[in-house]
Amino acid sequence: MVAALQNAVDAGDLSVPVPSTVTVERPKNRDHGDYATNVALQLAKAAGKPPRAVAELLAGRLVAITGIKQVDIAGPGFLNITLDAAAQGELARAIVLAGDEYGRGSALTGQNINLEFVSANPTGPIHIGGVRWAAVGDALARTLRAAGAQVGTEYYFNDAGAQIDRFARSLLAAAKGEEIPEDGYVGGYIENIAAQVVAKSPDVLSLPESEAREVFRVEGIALMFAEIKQSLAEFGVHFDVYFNEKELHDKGELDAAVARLREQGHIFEQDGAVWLRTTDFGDDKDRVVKKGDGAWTYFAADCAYYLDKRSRGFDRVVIMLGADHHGYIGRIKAMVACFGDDPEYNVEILIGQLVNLVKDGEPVRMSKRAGTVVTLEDMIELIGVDAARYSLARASVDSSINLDVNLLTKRANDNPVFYVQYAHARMCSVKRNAAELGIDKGTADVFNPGLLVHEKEAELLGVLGEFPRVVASAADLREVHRVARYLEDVATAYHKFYDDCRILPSERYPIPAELTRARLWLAEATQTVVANGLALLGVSAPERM
RNA sequence: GCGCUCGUAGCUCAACGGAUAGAGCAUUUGACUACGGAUCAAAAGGUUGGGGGUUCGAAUCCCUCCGAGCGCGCCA
Repeated sequence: MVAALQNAVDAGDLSVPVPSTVTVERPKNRDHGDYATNVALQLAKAAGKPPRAVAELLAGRLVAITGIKQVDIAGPGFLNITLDAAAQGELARAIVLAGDEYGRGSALTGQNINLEFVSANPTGPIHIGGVRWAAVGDALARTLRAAGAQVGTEYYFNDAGAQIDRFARSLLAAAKGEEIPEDGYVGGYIENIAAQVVAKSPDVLSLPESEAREVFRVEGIALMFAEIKQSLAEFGVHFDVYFNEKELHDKGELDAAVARLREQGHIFEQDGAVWLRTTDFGDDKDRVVKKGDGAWTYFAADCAYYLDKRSRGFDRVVIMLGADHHGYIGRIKAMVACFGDDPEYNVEILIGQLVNLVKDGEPVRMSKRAGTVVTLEDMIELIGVDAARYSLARASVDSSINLDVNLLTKRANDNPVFYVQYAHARMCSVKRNAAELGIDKGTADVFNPGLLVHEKEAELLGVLGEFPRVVASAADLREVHRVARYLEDVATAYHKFYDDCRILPSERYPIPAELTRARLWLAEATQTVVANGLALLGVSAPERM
């Protein structure tokens, strides 16, 4: 497309700057060809010609390209391109031969991205908000890698401070059979962990209060973290690094970070505290990094942590946070700018809206401190890993989602994940049946792409061809739900094809052997795309269901 | 009060500024010895919260009002 445009300019037909990329998309309406572009509309003004005149110039050059059957001009000046069948059918061969590699690309090659998500402190099980990030963050990591980026995933936590103290006191109270403190944590897991600590150290309750609390703190954190990691593993989520805030303090990185900020001229002292002048870069107010009593703030650790990531070679730091943390965007961007980095490039903060659980039409209140929390383990038990991951990954994180407990538990079949997985299982089934009949798709050189001329075959091929672009844009926009939505389109196109185009011959439906082979290639190409796409989401592609 | 995010079919959610706003579920009607019907075909369902503006073209960008959620500590 760009080449055709360049030719037109070179030949003097058009005088416009040639854009580096031209948007070509698959039109929603099949009457608009296999591919369409609005380039003529966009260049019309610069060219000083009516859009349709620009379109005519380009159309003439496009039809000359091999594989393009027809070019139409529609509406205000859209170019609708139709490919010939053999050119489209070739795609099936290319996909099958590429296998696992199909869809992978180099859009983000050269970028070294640090992706931080979940980052829940070990004071309780991962609750549903964290589950959303586990599903989306892990899928995003896979998708970024597929687009060529180098990615390090990271879970940040701290195991000191007031939150953890409350946790330890709650455990102690539970072990003693006393009432949980007013501001403590309640829930079955507290009882459970307290009992485990007592079982491990039977004499803990006879220790002085402060010593006992320390035992519960240390042992409790260890048990809680083991539980968290266990559920994440069951969920198929792996982190390259679990980063403890303590490490920053131990290595003196907070001092180093503040010294660096001071060099940059953004540190000042006031009212006995040390501040970072984040208002220089658009934050609402300046931020304290060291309190009047000499203690560091959490924000100071954030600064040090950012610098630590950068020093480990990551040029893009992506942090995924819940909607209740959106207030941090301003100060983090400003902090990055204070370091002299580019807040538009070096840091990126993704905000995920809430996940609401609805049961019997009533919202289920979620809180780590309530006994009725829905945790990662609950989700796995109730609806399974695949359905949970898929239903969380298929929605944009920009929109809050309502998951109906009754629907997910009783009506699991309604979930689109089954629709996609079923398509995959169906293809596997056809392959099994083919094998029983002694039929094979044959080698690549006997595949005849020109036979795939049915409307549903053309549609399916067109959708399959989109996959690499879907992966690239999902990675670039950090929107993995595009992958899920795309897979639903693939499944639909496959089911329609399956319905209209019989693959295997039977007594009632004789099919020429060559056509059977061609369709087996197409089915296998589809299976490859579905399997590769589900893998990006961390969802299984079952051979039977 | 200030700020952030959002408002799309009855419900749950889509739609790089593009053509007639799309899927699934629910509802209605067909395909039923079927390469697994967990599917397909069709119908119905919308003034994209309201109102202005920007342009060839707006659910999308800008302004304003209404409504929802969440933030505005020398807490973590």
